[in-house]
Amino acid sequence: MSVVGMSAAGIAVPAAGSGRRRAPAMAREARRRAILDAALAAFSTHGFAETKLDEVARRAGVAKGTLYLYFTDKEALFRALVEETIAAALLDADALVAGFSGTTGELLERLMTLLADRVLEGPAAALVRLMLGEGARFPELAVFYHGHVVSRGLALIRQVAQRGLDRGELTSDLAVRFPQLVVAPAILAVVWNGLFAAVEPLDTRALLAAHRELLLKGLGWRDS
Amino acid sequence: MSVVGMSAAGIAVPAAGSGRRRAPAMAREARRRAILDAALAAFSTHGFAETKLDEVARRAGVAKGTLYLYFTDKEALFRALVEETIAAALLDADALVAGFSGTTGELLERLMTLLADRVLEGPAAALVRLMLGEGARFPELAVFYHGHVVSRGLALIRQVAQRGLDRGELTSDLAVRFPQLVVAPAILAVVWNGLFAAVEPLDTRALLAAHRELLLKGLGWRDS
Amino acid sequence: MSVVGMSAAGIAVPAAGSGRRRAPAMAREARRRAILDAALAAFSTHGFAETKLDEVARRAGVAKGTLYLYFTDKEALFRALVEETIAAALLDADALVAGFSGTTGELLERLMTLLADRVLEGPAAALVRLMLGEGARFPELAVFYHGHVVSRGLALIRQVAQRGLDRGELTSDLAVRFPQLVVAPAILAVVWNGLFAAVEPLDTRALLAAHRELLLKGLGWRDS
Amino acid sequence: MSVVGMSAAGIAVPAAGSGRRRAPAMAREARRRAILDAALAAFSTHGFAETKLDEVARRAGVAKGTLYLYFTDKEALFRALVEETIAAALLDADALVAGFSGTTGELLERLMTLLADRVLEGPAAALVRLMLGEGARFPELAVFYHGHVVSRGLALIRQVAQRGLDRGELTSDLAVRFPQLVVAPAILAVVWNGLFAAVEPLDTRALLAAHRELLLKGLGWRDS
DNA sequence: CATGAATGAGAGTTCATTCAT
DNA sequence: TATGAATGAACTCTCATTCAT
Repeated sequence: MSVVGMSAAGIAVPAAGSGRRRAPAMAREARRRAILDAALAAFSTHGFAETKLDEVARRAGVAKGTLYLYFTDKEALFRALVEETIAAALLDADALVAGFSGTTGELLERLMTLLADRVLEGPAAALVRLMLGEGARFPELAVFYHGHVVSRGLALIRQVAQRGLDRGELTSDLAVRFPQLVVAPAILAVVWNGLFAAVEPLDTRALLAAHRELLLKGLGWRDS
Repeated sequence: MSVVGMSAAGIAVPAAGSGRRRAPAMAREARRRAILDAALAAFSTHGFAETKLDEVARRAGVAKGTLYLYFTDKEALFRALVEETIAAALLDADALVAGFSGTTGELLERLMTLLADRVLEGPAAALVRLMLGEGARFPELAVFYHGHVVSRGLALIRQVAQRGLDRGELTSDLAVRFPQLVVAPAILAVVWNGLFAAVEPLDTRALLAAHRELLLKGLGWRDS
Repeated sequence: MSVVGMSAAGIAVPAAGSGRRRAPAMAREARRRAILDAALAAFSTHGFAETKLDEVARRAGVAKGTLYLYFTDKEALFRALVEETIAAALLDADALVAGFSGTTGELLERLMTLLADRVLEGPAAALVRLMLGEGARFPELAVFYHGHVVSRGLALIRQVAQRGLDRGELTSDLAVRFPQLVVAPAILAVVWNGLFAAVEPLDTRALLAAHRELLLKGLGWRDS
Repeated sequence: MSVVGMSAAGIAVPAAGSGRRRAPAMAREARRRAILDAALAAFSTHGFAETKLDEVARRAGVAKGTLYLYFTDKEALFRALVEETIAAALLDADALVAGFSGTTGELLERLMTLLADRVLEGPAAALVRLMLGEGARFPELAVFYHGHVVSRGLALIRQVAQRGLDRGELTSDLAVRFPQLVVAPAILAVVWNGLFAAVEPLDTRALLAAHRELLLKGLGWRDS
């Protein structure tokens, strides 16, 4: 499965015979994707510093030098990986919130499911973990991540919480003031499964369900 | 300030000029501590792989070779750092819970303050962050950490939650079943401040206060 | 300006549209020349080892792979450059000496002017400098250079010196025995301008004029 | 034979027991010298770019990493080589001129012998050749070389020439105006032997003797 | 015990050369 | 024939580890 391009967004296929003999145009993108996939696997297994580009190249099925045709250097590869992979992650959540008409309790459940499906499992989880682990050493990346993922995610939560207040479904504004509290268990779950999966696996969905229950009650839910 | 030895145990200073040149038995321990302190500073700044032993030695005020008189290799130093530093962290919490006689709500507040003071700030936070970042690459260390810190911490929470249930102060057993929910915001705070302190600092104490409010309400608190 | 083909030989331009797509037989030669020109520029700027074939290709306006259709490898390109470019340099000098009827002093002046115009300035100087710098690493090339340029040049000088003796214009046979003494300042000038042009430029022509004066006097010139 | 420290200048030996246990102090210098010697051999054989540090290390009898304890990088090694080796070269010439009391013709002969002995043969010749070959790619080095060697050398020549004029031994001031003419044959000899030693060796001393003869006559020598 | 110079395996990166299109 | 993406050998430089002093 490819990491990038999760949304079925049609990538503009270059018009046939556009240039001189530009046939590979698509192969180029596929190869780039293969490299990013390989990089994700390698980086999330070994971390940035311990990942050898030899391994990335091998996994991607290309020669080591080929990496440099697509990315300036190891760091650029890492950055591209984080930036391009994470981008699409929040789109569906945005869409979900925008078009939702049920109760805020239901909306919360749907969002948590989305979160669990799309972020807490699969390659995205590895990326989040990577970000958590290496972020301190890549300040710009942390800034990017904050701007493109974190702040947008928190804004979304605030929006949902405000919706609940507006509709009289919630009575506490805690989630508006501290949206982090809503995602905290998800972060914990990612971290937990990154560290202790082998020792004591955590049932992420059960945890999130319990969290939702706690949250609704804590926020003064009433089935208006 | 020394990282280890948080308990104020007075370390016997060896009588000056004990032997000919035999470094006083205890100087060994002091030096070991200096190395661990230096290692904590270095590792939490740069991560495991990017930390040069040259820097650790310099910070500790010893020669590079000396490190090897105290630790087998870089990894052993890292392991010792995590293991020895974290040990004392939970002792006070244990003591607090054992000897507490107030309401569970108050106990919870005291525990959170303790958490904030001792784990979310200062060197321990760096260690937790280090564990989060590098843990995946040190499975044994994760096992150790789980056994000595995580499971003990969660047991403590379960104990407090059960106490609340037993005393009729809480009506929900969610915290008994998912004690992780109680610490999740603390984890989030550590991670946040590790990544985004410069972009958007998080008021950890306010967050934890809000969390406590949410938690008590969510767990069906009543001032019996 | 093309480096090679200093003689104004008109090269027959092939009739347009000779075949189907067969690049006109002469376009090949033009392209080869373009590559050699590009190579001269690159090699004399960066030296052999530091010259990237990428740059040569770009300067020549061809693809990198195309270079290999014209030259076996980088070294062959370098060799061809030296060999083909230097060839024509001595022809005019030969002609000048052969057809000269004035005094040997005048001949010497004409030769020096020729030398200054054709060797000490322009692309040829770059080539000579290249030969001086890289020659030690290309022994065969040094042999070639010696055979085709150096020994012929020295022979020419000997011939002129002998002419002066025969005509009674000179009394010393030093220049016959050590013709190198005659060109030494030219070599120095090339080297000097290659190294110190920016620090302390050398007036090549003034130097050569002084050298001629010294030389004539030193060789016992008399205006027979 | 060691390249550096040609003059018997006593290198300050560190006072015994100066520091804590600083024994190697001298070994350090010896090792540095070994590396410089190895570097000279390697660089003058293969040129800068083609010289592998592996070879330098092997020749010097040290590990590759050791090179970096003495020199920042390859370029620094090259620079140090040129700068330190060339330094002492002109000292004796200075001394010779300062303390000479014979005729200028004799002085010239002595200087040429000195030149032949010290610069045109042995390791210094390799260095000069190296400078000629690589100088264009190391502009700062060329500036250094000009300032420390070339301009001082030319000044010395001017001084000798002026001495000749003052004493009435010479009548032409050509050598004062163009001191380069005096050394040109030496440069030529270095170049020649670097390129054509195998094809047609040049008798440097005979060449210089002839040059001296030419020079004296050309400069209007008279045995005042 | 302590030192820090020395070691050398290993990694990222470059670039001459190849070859499918 | 021309292309230029792909290759991978080879290089410089780093740094954990060792060991003579």
